Amino acid sequence: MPELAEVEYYRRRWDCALGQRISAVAAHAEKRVFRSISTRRWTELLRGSILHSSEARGKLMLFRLSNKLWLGLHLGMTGELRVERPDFKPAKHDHLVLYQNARTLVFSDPRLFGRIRIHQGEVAPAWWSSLPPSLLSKEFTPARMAGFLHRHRRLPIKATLLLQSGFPGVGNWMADEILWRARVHPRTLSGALEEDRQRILWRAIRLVARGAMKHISPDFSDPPRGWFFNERWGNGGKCPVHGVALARDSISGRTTVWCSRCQP
DNA sequence: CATCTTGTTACGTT
DNA sequence: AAACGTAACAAGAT
Repeated sequence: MPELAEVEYYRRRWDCALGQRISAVAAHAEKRVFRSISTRRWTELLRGSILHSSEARGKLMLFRLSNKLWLGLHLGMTGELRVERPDFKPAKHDHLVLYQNARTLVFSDPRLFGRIRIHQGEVAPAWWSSLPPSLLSKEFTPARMAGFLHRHRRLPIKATLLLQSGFPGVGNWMADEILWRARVHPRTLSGALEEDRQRILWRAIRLVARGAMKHISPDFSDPPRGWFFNERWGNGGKCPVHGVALARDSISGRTTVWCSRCQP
């Protein structure tokens, strides 16, 4: 589920725990979500550490702790963060559980596509520092986007939008929302977009990213009426502009929904 | 039972 | 060498 704004929503859920010590750790250490962790004893490192702050970039989250510890989280397809009572007992999919005096922090992920990383050092880990600029930052410019589209000029634009190295945080529904607003057919090759169409696409990316952050991150509400988002799941979706039945097909292995009238 | 899934990555091919 | 297509990962929903 989690794309840009949903990741931000889950990150904020643990805000209540900042400044507080982790008193105990429970983990399903053999699960795939821990595949990036090399050190044994990592649960001992976390136990006793204080959770200082957190940040989300794209679909990744980084938590800074005392003792020069950093906790990286990716929610994959089905991951989520929750806050439970102090006496919480982990269930089947609750793979990382951090106990504090007043609450319990839970990372759960049924499909195990998520990823948990631990890093120890003065500064944030390299995988974090080398992330591409956020879609809402000054560094995400039309020129940068143009270069990325050119590098992937033989790839359908739908697939290019899903590349996290160019469009961090964009997932399947955001990509469809962006293309519908930019009136670009999802199969269009990335290199075939004229400069003016690229500019429209860039603006749609900013609008969708900003709107998603505004409407979804505070409380996981759906975007307002008129968003493509509200029509693209299940069959029977209608274009918010024309009421025309939406087209649906698999593009680069991902289900894609579009309006054949808006996006010729 | 078959098919689907809001994500990434390994691997073989172009 | 870089980019591309596809299968694989895993488990639940329909």
